[in-house]
Amino acid sequence: MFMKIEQPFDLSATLSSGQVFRWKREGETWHGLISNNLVSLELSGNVLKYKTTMNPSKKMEDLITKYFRLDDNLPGIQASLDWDFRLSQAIGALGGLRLIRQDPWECLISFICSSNSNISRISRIMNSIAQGFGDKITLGSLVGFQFPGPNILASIGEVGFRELKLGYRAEYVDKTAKILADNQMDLNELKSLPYFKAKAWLMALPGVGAKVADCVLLFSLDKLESFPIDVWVRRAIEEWYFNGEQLSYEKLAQWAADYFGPYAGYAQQYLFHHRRTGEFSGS
DNA sequence: CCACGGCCTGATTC
DNA sequence: AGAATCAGGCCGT
Repeated sequence: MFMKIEQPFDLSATLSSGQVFRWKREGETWHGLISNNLVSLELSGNVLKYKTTMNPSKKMEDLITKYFRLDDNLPGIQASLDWDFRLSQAIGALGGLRLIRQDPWECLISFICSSNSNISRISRIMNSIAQGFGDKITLGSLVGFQFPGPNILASIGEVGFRELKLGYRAEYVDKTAKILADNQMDLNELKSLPYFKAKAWLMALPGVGAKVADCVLLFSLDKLESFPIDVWVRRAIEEWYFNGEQLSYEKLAQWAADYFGPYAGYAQQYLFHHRRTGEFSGS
């Protein structure tokens, strides 16, 4: 099946930008899960070729649109950020990088596991959880695993998670899963809360501090004003905007919201990628 | 409110 | 080779 893309879109950059951790690349084709359906994607020019377990296949196009936020007017958002020198550079270098609207539960677990870790390890852990406890789905020769929900993760136990090499994060994932399983709450409900209320709710969960909460809010709960500050973004902001001065997380976050405005989250994603890939010139 | 040290693991550096 | 160090933080003191 084919789908025409009317928005700036770099599929590979988007899927390997550290927002999601379970997509796999084979040549120019990517496969992974969207709303528990297995999908393979290949983008050439402005045509997205896709195959999916979803039936009818055509229904997948709405899910793809939502997942990759193709319903955001990215050129307009970029225009609202382009006045800043660093962002202008970053957007020029990688204007097809998009935020992803992913499932909040998997996103939450991913970023609890991200603390003091790295992308390849997070991927390994998330894949081992899915393969060990999620339902298998196939699409031709492709195999995928759905990410197990709170009830299933709540039954694994801290020891089980340590066997999966989560380290000290095992306790956090175990406790968070048990809380969500007990609440029987769909995290999507947090979308209806204002940013600070939703953030406070998330931060009450074990293993969820300001940074993890901001990632979940930005990548899965439509809070585009959220500005997650990891070590890379911190270095970039302190160096580029504060002359090397060190500031607390909340001060930087408040500054970013004031400075970049309602789409600070996109600004963060561009700055993060710009800084990590080193595609920035001095001064 | 802020600063600091400890924490699992695994890859890389010293 | 084996010991430090670091990696997209959080939590308790």
